[in-house]
Amino acid sequence: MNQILVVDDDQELRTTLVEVLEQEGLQAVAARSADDALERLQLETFDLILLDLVMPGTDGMTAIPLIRRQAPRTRIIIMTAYASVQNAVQSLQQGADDYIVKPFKIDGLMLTVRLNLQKARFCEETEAVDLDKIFNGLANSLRRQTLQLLSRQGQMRFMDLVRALEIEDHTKVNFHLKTLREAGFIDQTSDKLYQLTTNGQRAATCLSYICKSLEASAQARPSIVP
Amino acid sequence: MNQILVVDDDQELRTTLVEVLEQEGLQAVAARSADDALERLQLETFDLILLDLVMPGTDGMTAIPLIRRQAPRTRIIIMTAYASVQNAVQSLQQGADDYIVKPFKIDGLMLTVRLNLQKARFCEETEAVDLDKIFNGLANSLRRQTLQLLSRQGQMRFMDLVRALEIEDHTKVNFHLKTLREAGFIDQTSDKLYQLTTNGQRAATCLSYICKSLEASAQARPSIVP
DNA sequence: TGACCTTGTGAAGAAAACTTCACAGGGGAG
DNA sequence: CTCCCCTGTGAAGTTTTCTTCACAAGGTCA
Repeated sequence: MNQILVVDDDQELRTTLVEVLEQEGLQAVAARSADDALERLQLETFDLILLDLVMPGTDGMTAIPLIRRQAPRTRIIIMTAYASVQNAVQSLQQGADDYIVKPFKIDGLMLTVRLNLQKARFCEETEAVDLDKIFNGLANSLRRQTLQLLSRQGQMRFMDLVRALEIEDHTKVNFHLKTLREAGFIDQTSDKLYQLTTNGQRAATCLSYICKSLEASAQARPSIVP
Repeated sequence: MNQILVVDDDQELRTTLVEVLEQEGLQAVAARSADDALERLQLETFDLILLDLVMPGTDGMTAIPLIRRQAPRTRIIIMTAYASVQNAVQSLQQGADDYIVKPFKIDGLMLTVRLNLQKARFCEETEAVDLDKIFNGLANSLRRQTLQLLSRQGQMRFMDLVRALEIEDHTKVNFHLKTLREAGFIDQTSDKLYQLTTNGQRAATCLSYICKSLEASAQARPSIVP
């Protein structure tokens, strides 16, 4: 069951939102201020918070990082009547996940809420399963090289791969290819060519992200060459 | 020297921006379209990209993830005349770093540019680490959770960490903390509080990169919501 | 003081990851 | 057909990583 917290100083809107959310089969409670919300967060956890930006006391913008600190995985959706691009940008930079402008249609709100709940669910799942796979795939240098090679070359034959990697014992490569195949990163065409799967491409992308960032920082501070 | 890329289909604005930036002592070049920019990115790297959202051909919004892929550490600032909250939110969700509304004052632009360059420099000033270390650090789910926790909380005491991770055997946590410490990802303050080192922060950043890219792919294929 | 919590260390064993070796079927060249 | 290369499997052994357990110094609170 999804637990939602509505934070708004407007009592009418607060109760309306809770009602609407409950009609949609979601569990919702309300808080009248950011401080109220923060107190509540100490007692229970929420999947999603609908947060008004303009409120007496601690305002929404200030509250975002405080909430994030208490509840790192909760999705935070900002609602505000005084929408500006600057506000939107700033609140996302502070750690909010989404932004919706008042007045909104119920359908629009529900779409946003549903979408964010779904993302949260996905994050939870991937945290447990996929990341282990990805990092296990990337933890080995030979496997990293393989992914990079396949990413660049597209498709490769087994022995070409072995030679490109400069490994004498081909069965060693075979072992790691098996690991990659079991992790769902590579597969083989009907004529035995190895290639990346979608997940493999994703892993390779992660890898290049990281390589590039290391490269960039190495470049930034050149060492003295003898 | 900071390398800046200006991407806009308006020729006049393009040259003006390049001139202004160069007057301020920054190196700037221009591209007339997103495709043009992407081609350029294959040849050289930039510290910052000023990207128009509305352009013929590939539009700015579409370009953001493509640029991110090529240049993960480059700051992307969106410029647009057709500013809307929704656009701002979406572009930041796609991976942009900041958002500025046309027409802008030169001072306002320069402030944004300077601020973002400064942030970028801050991110960069870390020494190169080898990939094996990073991936070894990230290969274990407990260590990942630890990095994320420390990244969010800043500093934590040992037992608080153990309880947050929900591990009964504290020596198990101790083992992994030792691993992380030996990998240079965490250290301890004089009063025994654990905290991330610079390299640890980088590893945590890598981790969040990957989580975000997974999240983005979740968004790409929304499933049916009950 | 005694009970209890915090913050460790080190050793032993279990589990996982990795390497090496022996072998084998299929296909092409001479 | 014979030789040799490509592509693989499986077992055995090695190394690394992870977990568990026993224990202990120091601090706190009653």
